[in-house]
Amino acid sequence: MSSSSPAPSGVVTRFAPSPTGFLHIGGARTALFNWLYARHTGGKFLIRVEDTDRERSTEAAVAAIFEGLDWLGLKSDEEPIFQYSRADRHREVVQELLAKGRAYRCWMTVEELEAAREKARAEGRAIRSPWRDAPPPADPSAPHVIRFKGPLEGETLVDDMVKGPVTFRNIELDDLVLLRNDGAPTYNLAVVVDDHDMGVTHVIRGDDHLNNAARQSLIYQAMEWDVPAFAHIPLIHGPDGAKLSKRHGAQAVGEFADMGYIPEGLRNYLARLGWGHGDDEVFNDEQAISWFDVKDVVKAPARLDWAKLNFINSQHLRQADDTRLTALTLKALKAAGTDLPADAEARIASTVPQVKEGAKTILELGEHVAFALKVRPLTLEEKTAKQLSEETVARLARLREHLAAAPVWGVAELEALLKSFAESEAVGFGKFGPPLRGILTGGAQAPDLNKIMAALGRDESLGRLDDALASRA
RNA sequence: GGUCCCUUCGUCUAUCGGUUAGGACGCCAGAUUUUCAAUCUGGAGAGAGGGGUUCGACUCCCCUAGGGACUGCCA
Repeated sequence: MSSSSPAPSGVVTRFAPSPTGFLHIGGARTALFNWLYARHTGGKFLIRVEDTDRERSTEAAVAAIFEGLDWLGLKSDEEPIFQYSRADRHREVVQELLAKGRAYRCWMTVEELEAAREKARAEGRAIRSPWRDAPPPADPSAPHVIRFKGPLEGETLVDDMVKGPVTFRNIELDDLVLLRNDGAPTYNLAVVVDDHDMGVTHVIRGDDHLNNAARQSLIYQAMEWDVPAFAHIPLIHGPDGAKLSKRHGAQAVGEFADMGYIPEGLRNYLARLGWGHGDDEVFNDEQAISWFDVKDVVKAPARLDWAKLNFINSQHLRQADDTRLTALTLKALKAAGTDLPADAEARIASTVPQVKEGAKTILELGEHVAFALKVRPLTLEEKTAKQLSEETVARLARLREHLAAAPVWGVAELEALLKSFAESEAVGFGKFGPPLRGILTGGAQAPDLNKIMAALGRDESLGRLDDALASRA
């Protein structure tokens, strides 16, 4: 037995997206919570694709969802299950329910249903089919659905791990359709059967399903199955408190990736959205796993806050491996169609360590690295040109000799060199810093002079300086 | 309409009957200064409203208001 991993708890969680679009950021957080809880308890995290709606489910959406989950690092512990493939099993359970007298056939037409629904709504009660207790019609083979036969009395308790105990009066719960008139199982039936068959012990999902939990509990009970623990987590809203939509900037996990957020940064931010552990803000997966518990999830919906996401992401960015950041930055620059020199990768690699602390996203890292990607001779800004007085040119020429003679070309050494040079010249940095900066960067945003030179390397730094000096000779 | 859920600084949260209501992001000011950041220091900033219960309520109960979900042969 390993002492570092928790003992198997028997906990099984699952993420069950319906493949009708991309992986939504809210869905991603739901998946993350399921994953964290499974890891925390030493249990299993599963994925089930809810593709029972053949009209709306697409291959592309399935691919997009898995791509998003992979990027976020949330892998299923077992081969993902596709709900549609289990339709026979679902129908089998409906037959059992029928045999137990806990389901019935309903021959209501769409029009009749419409009318009944309107009437029920006006009267403020749940809809009920007249076929619940009526004998079958003359032609029982006519198109019909099979409904669950819910109790008319009593209450159903959903003891939610997040919301607390919630009771529903059974009379308010309508008899949901189990099998459509074409024999296809519906969502509410399929989830129950699949969760049961997959051994799911904890259903952690969006709180838009809280009402369904009561109806689903009834099906579990009718089948004499153990009802899983439910945890209904609030949805994520946009910065304005409204349901997250396109106008808020992004919804899909892929969009966050394109904007330069890194997986561990988004995971950290998402975990903090609707869940907290004391004063801890920036943490890694190991910490999140050891601290996370569904019962600590906040009840109220949270708003997406770009500023905080940026901060969290920046904290993870500075801890990330330089080689990885280099690759990501190069990829982002290419994707943006930026003109790059042949040795771009090497230039980025030497610059990333000098600028990573100031960047919030990979995209920003790309901007911060831009000065190093410029190809000699750089075009000097007018401002810089004006600063190159005879005196300054002479001073920079003297600095050039110091730089050329520097025994070690490193950030700390260069900082000391610049400092002692200023002292030996008896002037402040202001006398040569700004023009030198302009010469080395061509006006692009850049870090401290010593870091600029460390990033560029001795040859490139002296080369850029020589270019400028020569132009003033 | 009905059922259900939610409500602490601008935002994310801590508090689990007794705190000057804490932290983080953001914001403001100062420090630093060779640009922009980053960094450091300081500051402003909250219990939706009204009733109870209690010696004492952000915390428990009720009402109101506001927000949200569901009310599909979608998931």
